[in-house]
Amino acid sequence: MKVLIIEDDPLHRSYLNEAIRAALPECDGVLEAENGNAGERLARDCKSEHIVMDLQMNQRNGIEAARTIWKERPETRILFWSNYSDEAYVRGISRIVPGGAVYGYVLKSASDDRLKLALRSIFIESQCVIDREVRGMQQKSLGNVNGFTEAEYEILVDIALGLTDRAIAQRRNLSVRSVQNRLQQLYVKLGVYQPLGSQDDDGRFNLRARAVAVAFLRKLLNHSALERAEGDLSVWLARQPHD
Amino acid sequence: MKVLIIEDDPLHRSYLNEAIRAALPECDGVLEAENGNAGERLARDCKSEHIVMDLQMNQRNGIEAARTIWKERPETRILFWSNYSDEAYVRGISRIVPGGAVYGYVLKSASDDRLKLALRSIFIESQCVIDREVRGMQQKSLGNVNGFTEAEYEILVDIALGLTDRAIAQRRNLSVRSVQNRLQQLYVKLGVYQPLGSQDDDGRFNLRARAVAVAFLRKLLNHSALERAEGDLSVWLARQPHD
DNA sequence: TTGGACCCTGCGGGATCCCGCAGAAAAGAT
DNA sequence: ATCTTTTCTGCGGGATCCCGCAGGGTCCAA
Repeated sequence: MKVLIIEDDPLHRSYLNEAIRAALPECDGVLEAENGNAGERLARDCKSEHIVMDLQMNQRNGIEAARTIWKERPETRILFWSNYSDEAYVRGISRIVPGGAVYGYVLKSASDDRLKLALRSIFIESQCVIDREVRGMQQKSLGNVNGFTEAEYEILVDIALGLTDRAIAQRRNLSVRSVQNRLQQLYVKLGVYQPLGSQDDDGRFNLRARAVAVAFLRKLLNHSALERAEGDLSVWLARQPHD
Repeated sequence: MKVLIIEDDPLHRSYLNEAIRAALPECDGVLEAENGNAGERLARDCKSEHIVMDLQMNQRNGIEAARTIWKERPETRILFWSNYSDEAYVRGISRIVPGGAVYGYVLKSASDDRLKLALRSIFIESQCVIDREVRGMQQKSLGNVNGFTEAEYEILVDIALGLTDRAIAQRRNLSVRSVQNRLQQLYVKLGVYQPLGSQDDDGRFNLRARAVAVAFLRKLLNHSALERAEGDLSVWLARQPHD
């Protein structure tokens, strides 16, 4: 059994390496990659099916890497080991995990033992391990209470990219009015909407821009999510006939 | 001489601790704090004038901490030790460094020796040390070529927060039209402006939202900058009479 | 079949944004 | 002091956004 580490921080990399050797005596080889690109390549060449990776790397972030790796070999087991539990990450992952795949998500702030336990659970016992903090996120995020629909999230990303109502309508096959409906819905859920009577700070905020701001502040969006979305957008734009 | 470490990652903290003891034999005490708040408190209580800190921490980010520390004791020497050289960070720091203060900025990806050298330069020789990559950023950022004026950056932040033209005008003591002028200028510099003739993809983008998007993608803005700005904004809002 | 809950859609209007035009004020340059 | 450059400001209009209102679909339960 071989394990692949994808992590750009040398200190964390060597720490992981040690943890893996200690937790998995049956492991007979640890490979290391320091960014998403190298990681994808190594995973392909070495047919590694046990991966531990960071999200948030310079060259190519973890979610991108995971997506292509899982696309090529869906039964790969991946443990995400990250500093943060941004909703953007959690949502990004749940978007790309193949049906029935085994994966895990543990925070770097977790204890030594938790990490080792997670390694064994995922790679040996074939059991998913999600940090409770992340788990909480996930439930709040996907549950209806204060959670965002796929449609709402989608339109949030679209305005964050700077698309107009019309462009969004084209892209999502909707009428302009429907797009605006969804926007209103989004504004309400983000707590940005002023029900018309509040003299308090009426007219101070541009709802569209404000929605993006609070989404970022709440970590519903982050840099890597935006980058990913920008990539998708440019693909769509290229396929689009002018007008 | 005592040195204070402010860094939320335990691995990096202990690595720093070792590096400091090795590089500075004249150092007779190393304190550690794991977030900005604790760091500020320790700096105040122990009158520590030699600090190494990370930017990007959970509780309270490095720039905030540095600002209050420098406000209380401007001659404090701070070495920023960070993963990234986002323009947002560089600009944020150059905004708050007191005149003539000694400070440094080295990336975590730098070699052992570079870090130790920087420690000696700053704490012993009273000499600023800025990583060359960061230096590059700084020049591009402050030089006129493709660099952003204080005014332009300010208005970028304002629209990123979701303020309307009118609110920005109030806040910055300008007419609405002037605000719009600055916005146009910003759009041009961000490469977002369409000179009216381009049938190419006219009307696809909402300039205001698009500007924010590309600013994020270029790391001209990041989460911590937005958080900081949001804080300032709420202070201003509280002082504002309704209407 | 009827009724209700939900989403999509068109219409219309007020508010906001984007920006060309042109004069006034401020800051430098010669 | 005069000229130049830059910035600020008002005016005006077209495009966009925000959203209430109302009609038309789909789906599910009664």
